[in-house]
Amino acid sequence: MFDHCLYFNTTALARVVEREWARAFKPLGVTPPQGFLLRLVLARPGLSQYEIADALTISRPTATRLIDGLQALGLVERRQAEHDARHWSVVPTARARTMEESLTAASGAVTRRIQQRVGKDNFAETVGKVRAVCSALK
Amino acid sequence: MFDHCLYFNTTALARVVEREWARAFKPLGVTPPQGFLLRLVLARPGLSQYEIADALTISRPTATRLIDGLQALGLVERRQAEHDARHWSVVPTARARTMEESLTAASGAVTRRIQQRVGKDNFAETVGKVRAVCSALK
DNA sequence: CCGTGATAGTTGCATAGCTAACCATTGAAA
DNA sequence: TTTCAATGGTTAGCTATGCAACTATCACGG
Repeated sequence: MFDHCLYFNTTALARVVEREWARAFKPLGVTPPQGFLLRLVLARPGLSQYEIADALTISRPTATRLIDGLQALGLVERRQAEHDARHWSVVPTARARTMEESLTAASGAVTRRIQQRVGKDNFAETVGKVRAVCSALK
Repeated sequence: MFDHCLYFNTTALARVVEREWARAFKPLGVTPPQGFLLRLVLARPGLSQYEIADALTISRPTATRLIDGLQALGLVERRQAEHDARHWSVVPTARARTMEESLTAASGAVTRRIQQRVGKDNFAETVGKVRAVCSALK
């Protein structure tokens, strides 16, 4: 009924894909949003929360809460930034470093699994189109 | 950083598009998920909740709660189904019928607005690809 | 008939996301 | 120097979503 609707199809796809990634990250004890935030912080330690929200295109309150969760899991720490007491830089803990490899491996595995099911070219083209539409609307 | 990730780009797009639709439906007093459920029920009155969940690709609990909300707004009613006391058929109220036209108009307007911003062909191709990937993964 | 498995719906619990409003700090302008 | 706007972060309150577990009903096989 809503075959040509961007909203309908995009949100439906987002739910399906989220479920796949949830399965992939479950053994690591993190949810997909937590996992992606953690991957970001592992790759670029010391980002401020504002920069994290920006990089992940989520709102600042959502970033605050995801970081709360990761902190409770002992995976990230907040550190007072040097020159501006408003900023906190977020850094991965040692425990997070030990997870880094399996996080990357799980991400690669689920991506390959999905690529296989939808076809590699189709996958890449879809991602490209989705990204383009997303930036056009931002 | 996650440029080629289906999860990342799809969920980001879903959030952006949801925001557009939320704006479009706000004057009508419904959220996008409520609005789509209502459009479905207006088009096919009498569907059971299971069929609604299926048509919208949401879980049954989510359907239950969306219908609760629409019922509280006086826009749908639950009726005992005739032959099976487990089923409830969901029908739009008279009040919902009076909204039907503006709901359709708002949907058309937001779609056209987005089409304009991303290009009509691009829009259609993206929706097509997203739908295809979604059904491949279901 | 009576159990037993399947099905429709709901409830409990948890996460993620948003906006609006707030607090604290900074920096610049009056 | 004081005020005031901007900025980073948090809190409050809301919706949507899912899974797991529950209730109620049905249908079929003994």
